[in-house]
Amino acid sequence: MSFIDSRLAFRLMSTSQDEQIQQRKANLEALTALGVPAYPSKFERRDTITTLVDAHSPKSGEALEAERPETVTSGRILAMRSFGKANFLVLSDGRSRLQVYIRQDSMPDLDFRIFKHLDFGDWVGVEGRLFRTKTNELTIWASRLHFLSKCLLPLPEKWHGLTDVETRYRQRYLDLIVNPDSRRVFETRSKVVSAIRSFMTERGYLEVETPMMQAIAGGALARPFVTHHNALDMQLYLRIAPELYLKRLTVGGLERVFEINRNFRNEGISTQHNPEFTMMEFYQAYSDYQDLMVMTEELIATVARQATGSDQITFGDHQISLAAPFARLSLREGARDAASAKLGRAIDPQELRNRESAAAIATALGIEVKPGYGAGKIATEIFERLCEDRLVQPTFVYDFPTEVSPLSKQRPDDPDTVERFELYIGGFEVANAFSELNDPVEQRRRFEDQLKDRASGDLEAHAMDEDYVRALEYGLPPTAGEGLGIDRLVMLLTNSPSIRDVILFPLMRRRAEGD
RNA sequence: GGGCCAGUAGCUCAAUUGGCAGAGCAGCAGACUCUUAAUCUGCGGGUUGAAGGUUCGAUUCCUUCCUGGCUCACCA
Repeated sequence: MSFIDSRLAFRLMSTSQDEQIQQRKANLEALTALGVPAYPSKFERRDTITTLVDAHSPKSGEALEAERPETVTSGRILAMRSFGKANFLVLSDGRSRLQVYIRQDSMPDLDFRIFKHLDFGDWVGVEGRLFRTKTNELTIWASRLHFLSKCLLPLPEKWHGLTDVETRYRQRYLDLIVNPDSRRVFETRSKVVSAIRSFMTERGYLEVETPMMQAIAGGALARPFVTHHNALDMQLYLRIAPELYLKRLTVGGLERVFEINRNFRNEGISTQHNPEFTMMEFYQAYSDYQDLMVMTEELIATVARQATGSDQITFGDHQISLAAPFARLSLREGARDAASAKLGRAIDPQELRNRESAAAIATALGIEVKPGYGAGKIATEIFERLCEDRLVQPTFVYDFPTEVSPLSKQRPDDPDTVERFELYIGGFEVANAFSELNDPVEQRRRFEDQLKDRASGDLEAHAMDEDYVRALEYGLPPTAGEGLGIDRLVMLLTNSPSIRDVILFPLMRRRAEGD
């Protein structure tokens, strides 16, 4: 440790913590003095704690006495209780916990001396047989004890655990050690991803990976992160969406593709937004947005059942049914009904189609109308402001204004409206889908509209992507596509109020020193 | 970025109008042959987020800053 490091350590560490570290180091040195390797390279365990608990929990004490099952297992010490000659450890493999009974006359002298130098948090291996104590607790009667690794820092307390959210996010390993619920959230997240993956592959979708670093950040309306490639001396963006690449693949004849991966958007952070977040995006030829509504209902309900065992969930104060079918609500009708109720007068559908009257309604509702807003954008603003957080039960909001959907196909009977829906659950957006615009001439016109917004200062407006237009010129079959927010779906399925609770290492501000 | 709230021992939390900074768990020493938040006895542990200010005296009041939470704005 350098001079500067030790000064830093001195400043960051209180005496209490430093004392406990010194005591733990002393225990490690005592083990070394006994000839015990401080950090052995391997331990051959026969069973995990979880398999032991699962296999033997149903058995009575008598049954275990008859069977006398032997095991070799390992874990982290989460509790120690000593009674002179009778000692107990609680071992955890991260998922399950199992008690170990330690007594001097049941194991080699060296092993018992190892036990004397163990600390709360150490990793150990145990050999022994399973039995039940007088209080009927499934326990390993240890015949051997092996030291595996040291915990040098004091762990959070066993009863209250770790509740400080900042520490839970910054030092997720501590959260996982002491909060079993946190572990469960991430196990559910893993199940959600595998359930989605099998749902898609079973239906003939090909899983692909497209660039995370893109010269043009397209496929969504958002501000990107900027980076740089040295050898090519090239400015690159972290992708805000994989959309344009996935549709290029559909042009190339991959009729059903999906990708589960990260998107990066350089925007605000909130309980529903992390700068990097995970989306499943998929495209399927010969389909439209109506087909995707049906498929999405099935997907959500199936994934919920596979990941949580039920399609009925509790989210905050709400009971939500994820069973199909979901409600359907036209965006303009929703906006009109909500505005009518709020303003106390019946609004005619045409009023939201006309910029002047729509702007008047928005202003009456206290919603700001910026100069660039057309009637479609205004209607969308009204909807988001008045309706969005009321959509707790799954609801498909459909028929978006063309103005806010530069990549979606127009309805044949209504060029101001596109064939698009967003799925809302729990008051926030979970999915966004549309019939893909495949007319290259119209796509170029939409990009040019976006360029005008860009020129007038809209940093989120879409850039021109000549190669994407060229791909469309080769011909994209009728195709529908969708993006599904994995983090938000996991929030719903784990009853997590913040997106940070379902991301292992959410982005945090850098601390000045140390952690 | 705005508003509100919070930061005290390793962890979870107290501290009266501004008057000696405490408890439980964890740690250390000891007792104890089946406990499970074990119990009992004793002990150690603090730059009260940081810097300044007011005051005889600041965890407490004021200012600025740091970090986090909620919320609004933006967004998915």
